[in-house]
Amino acid sequence: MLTKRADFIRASSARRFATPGIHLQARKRGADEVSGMRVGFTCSKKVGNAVARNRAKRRLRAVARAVLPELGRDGWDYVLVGRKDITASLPFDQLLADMRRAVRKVHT
RNA sequence: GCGGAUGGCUGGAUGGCCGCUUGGGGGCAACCCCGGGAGGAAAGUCCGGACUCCACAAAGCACGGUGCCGGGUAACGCCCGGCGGGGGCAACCCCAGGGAAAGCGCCACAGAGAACAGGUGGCCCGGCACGUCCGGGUCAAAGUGAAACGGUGGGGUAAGAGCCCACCGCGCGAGCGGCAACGCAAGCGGCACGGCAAGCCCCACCGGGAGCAAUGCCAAAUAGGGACCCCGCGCGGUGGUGAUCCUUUCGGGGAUAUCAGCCGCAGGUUUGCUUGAACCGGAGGGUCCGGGUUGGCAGCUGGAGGGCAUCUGGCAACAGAUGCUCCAGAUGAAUGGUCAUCCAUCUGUCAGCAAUGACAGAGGACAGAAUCCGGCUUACAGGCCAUCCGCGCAA
Repeated sequence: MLTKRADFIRASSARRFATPGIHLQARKRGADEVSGMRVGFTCSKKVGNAVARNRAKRRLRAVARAVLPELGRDGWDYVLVGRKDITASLPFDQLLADMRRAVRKVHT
């Protein structure tokens, strides 16, 4: 789990890919940093009020849990960014498809 | 049945699969088992408290708040009951509701005139320079305005006028009722005293400041910086507290060392000297500022506790007693993700006179705890209950 603001900023300035439901930002960490896969979630106030932000974040968490164990790579940071209305309302299957597409795209 | 008024409740349900967090238990460990896990507003952060730290003799001033009366409460700007005023046929609702003879200020526009006097017009009397005149008395009609010299009728008069009278209004009000706000009111007064205090103000009462990012403990790491003060430091004097010793006529006197205070003198360098000025000495202590880190644990959920039931006191708010129950503790922040069925809701099509039924689709009010309570305010799809009022119908 990512917790430091600096990690988020570094990830956002690295590789990124946008789909209707998800913005994905990712970064391959340097060899001197900690190992393992890390993931973080961002839902700014643009997404909506507290209820809308929490719901978007929880769906992003569910998507990450479903996709990253099969497609994610060791030594990478992934940041999932929620979008207004769409992240909370898109059918779950499409959200999963978006995530898979985004992860593959970001690795190449 | 229709239309209202008031108070309260609810805020989708069930199941499958995959997860999160917390308490307890087990296990060397991976992990496993059992239990708990958002709201009525968790919201706005507007009041009041608990709690923590800082400050503090008291009082006064200043500043801020509150503002009919009584009660409730830990407290409140909250709640309950009452009073007064206003609205409604009514149930009921609304009120920033102390003081305007303490003082200052304001009262726009309109209007002759806005607070105390003045005079647009009318009426009457007098004057002669007979006029669109002057002086005096007087009305409060028209018109303006949120507000205009009490109203109506009669008497009276030069014309008039509370000048006088009746009724109404207004003011004062003995007395009576009420804990009080206030109410009732004999009688008196010919009427004087306009409004605004959410303009200043006066009066009464209340109020230290900051907040859980409070505060305490532990660990790590950077810097080792700046400013001010003390000390470094001795000698002399002064006067004082206590200690020890000696002495005493018991009041006291003397000696010794020590300690805090005050006063004076006292170091070095620079310029030939003096005065003077400037500068310097460094191991330590204190205060403040700056820089860095912003981790872990405690605070942290048991509290004026909540909920349910019964009883007692009270019109009520509420208080008391007994029994049962325990009800979130996250920290990039858990309390969920997804699928299916049902439940209401809406839309479309079809069938039917209609109630309604079938199929398809949409979509589930406001909204997410962050130290904890009591309130207020604001948001809220739909549904349900109770009491009351008006109208209609029936008996």
